[in-house]
Amino acid sequence: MASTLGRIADLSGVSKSTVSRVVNGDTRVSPDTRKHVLAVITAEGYRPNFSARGLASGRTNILAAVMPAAMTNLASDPYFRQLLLGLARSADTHDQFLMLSLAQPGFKHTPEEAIRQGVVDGVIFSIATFDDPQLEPLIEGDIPLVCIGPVADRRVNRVDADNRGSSKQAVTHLLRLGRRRVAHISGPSYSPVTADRLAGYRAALEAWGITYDPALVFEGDFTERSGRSGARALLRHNPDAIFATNDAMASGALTELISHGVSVPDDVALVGFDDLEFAAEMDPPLTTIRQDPAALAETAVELLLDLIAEPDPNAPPRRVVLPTELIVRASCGSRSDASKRESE
Amino acid sequence: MASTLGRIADLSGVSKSTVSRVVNGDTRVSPDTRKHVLAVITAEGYRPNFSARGLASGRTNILAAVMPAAMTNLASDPYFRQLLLGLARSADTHDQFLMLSLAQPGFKHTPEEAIRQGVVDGVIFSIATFDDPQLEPLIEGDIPLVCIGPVADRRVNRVDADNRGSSKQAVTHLLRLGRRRVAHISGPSYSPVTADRLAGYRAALEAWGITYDPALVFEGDFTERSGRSGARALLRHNPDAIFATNDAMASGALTELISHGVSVPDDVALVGFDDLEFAAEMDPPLTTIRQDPAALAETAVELLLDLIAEPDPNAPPRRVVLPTELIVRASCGSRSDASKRESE
DNA sequence: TTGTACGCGTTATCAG
DNA sequence: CTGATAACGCGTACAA
Repeated sequence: MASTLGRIADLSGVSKSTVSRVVNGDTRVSPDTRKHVLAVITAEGYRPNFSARGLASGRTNILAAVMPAAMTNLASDPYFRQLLLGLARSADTHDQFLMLSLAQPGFKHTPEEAIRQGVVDGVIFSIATFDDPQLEPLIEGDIPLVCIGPVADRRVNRVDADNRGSSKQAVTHLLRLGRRRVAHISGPSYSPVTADRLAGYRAALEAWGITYDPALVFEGDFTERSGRSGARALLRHNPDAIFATNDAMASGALTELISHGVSVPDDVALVGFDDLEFAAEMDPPLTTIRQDPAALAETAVELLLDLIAEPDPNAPPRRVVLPTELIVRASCGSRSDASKRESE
Repeated sequence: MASTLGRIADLSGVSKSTVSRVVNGDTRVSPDTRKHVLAVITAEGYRPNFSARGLASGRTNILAAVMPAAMTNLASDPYFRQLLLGLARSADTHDQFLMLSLAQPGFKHTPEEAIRQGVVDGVIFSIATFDDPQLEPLIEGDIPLVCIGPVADRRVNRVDADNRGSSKQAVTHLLRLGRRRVAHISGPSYSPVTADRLAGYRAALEAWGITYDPALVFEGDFTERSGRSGARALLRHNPDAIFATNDAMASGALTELISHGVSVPDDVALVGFDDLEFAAEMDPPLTTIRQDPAALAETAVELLLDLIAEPDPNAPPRRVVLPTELIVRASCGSRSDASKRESE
């Protein structure tokens, strides 16, 4: 049914090798034959067979994307969606297919299996827990692997946003504006970013000689809902600012603050994280930290393709930290009128 | 490096065919040799090569899952997440890999390409728009294809929840309880479920001889946020009930109603769709329609594997409609004390 | 129950 | 610049 290399060769009166060269963009083909072969290929609607290619070349051009199955829990966090979309786009740009692997206990088709069977060339791991057990076999197996986000294991190649630095920057901004009781609505403890952002919060306080008060930290779960609960709980301890670890929770907190007659930013300043679309539309507009999941994805794909192209078991782990931006709007009580960016 | 069939054969002193039979669970192998070969396989950590297998057998055991790129817009709708998780699980159960294809204009690696190159054996299409242009080439190409959700094209195999019937049932339930001004917060018009659920709403009204009033319908976008806007807008037209097309919007509506001093269910009854976890925790607990995305996924995978196993260009399109359940809780103003299910 | 031999559609090596 | 030819690792008739 579908034509093959050989058939194209016969039809165009050249050898299979030549057709192969044309297909793969090898320069050592005369313009004329190339043009002719190309015409036949188009006419036949020929596509090289994936499996045959994989068998001969040892590569499938499929990348595995491992996403946390707990994605289900991260209901209102669009981070993973954007990340996934970014991975899909970057993979496509680099002529790779994307195989999705939802890390679930009990699954047979783990990323490790996919590698061992030669289904995928490499793995991009986006963890939901700081210390994922699925990671170990991949590291041990000396497999092309890139992690996105904070990871416990130091042997791993990783791409990450500057969670700690940007959080410190945001809180410092609040302190500079005169706030002294800065509260924090953190992420769930199992989430890898939680620790880094909390650390940034604490580092800022410490730099200003302010004692860390656990009562001013509420552990949320990334949902707007939990942002409301957080604000309600924190109000009992009279904060004059709240740094929420994502925009959804900041939005929830704002709703709750307003319903309690608390003015933002006059009584309580508010800062989020993510810079989702609605952040600028909030009333008051939300000061927040912009990260770029698509850039994380792109960087991860490129790093992984590097590793696949030049495997080196002894290469030291590579690490890329992507910058973030503090987007200053009205909710933090900045004197500035218009929205302003303060680069990291 | 990695051992091959041949190596295992040599090591166990049998032929490659025998090893192949053992690997593939062929019965025509003596228990003794099977046991022996199995031992060698385990010792060597042997895994059959994916590409070689695909080349020889003509099948890759990879299924393509096409999800709407617009997933980005469906921010707080966990439906796609659950669906994706269900697909991952079902694929794993049936020994299939799952290739993710985010339908994006301009992508080179479309599902059609994946099929033509022999990367995947079949396609599961979960559309975001009722009439997706990506579908046409797949249908024309006579490719193993299953759609999840409402689809315009009648030639396609599909698996779907009973959106229309369950919506009609929910609204009928409200009418039976004496409500007469039942409003509807619908989904966005591009979403395939919107039309079906709206049709169910209208059908219920019609059956009770109530004239359809467009002013009582608000088009939301599945977010809690838009549920709040919807309730605010609808309140101007004095509804005594609101049927929201998903739980997130119902939750938003509830928040808004309460903040306006409107009692639920006394003044306005409320019904959602999805039965997400928080529905039962709401105050009052939300009456809603339970659908089962995991079941949709499972059914779709099985149907697709059927089509792959027995391809028949002339087979009529198959259609499976999965039942839903109306979960009656307090928000609809039912007299019943406890939560109660009314099967479809 | 077991083994032999060939084919699947490419890529890659080596001559020419 | 072009063409034979040999892998690549496995499945599968066919033969034994």
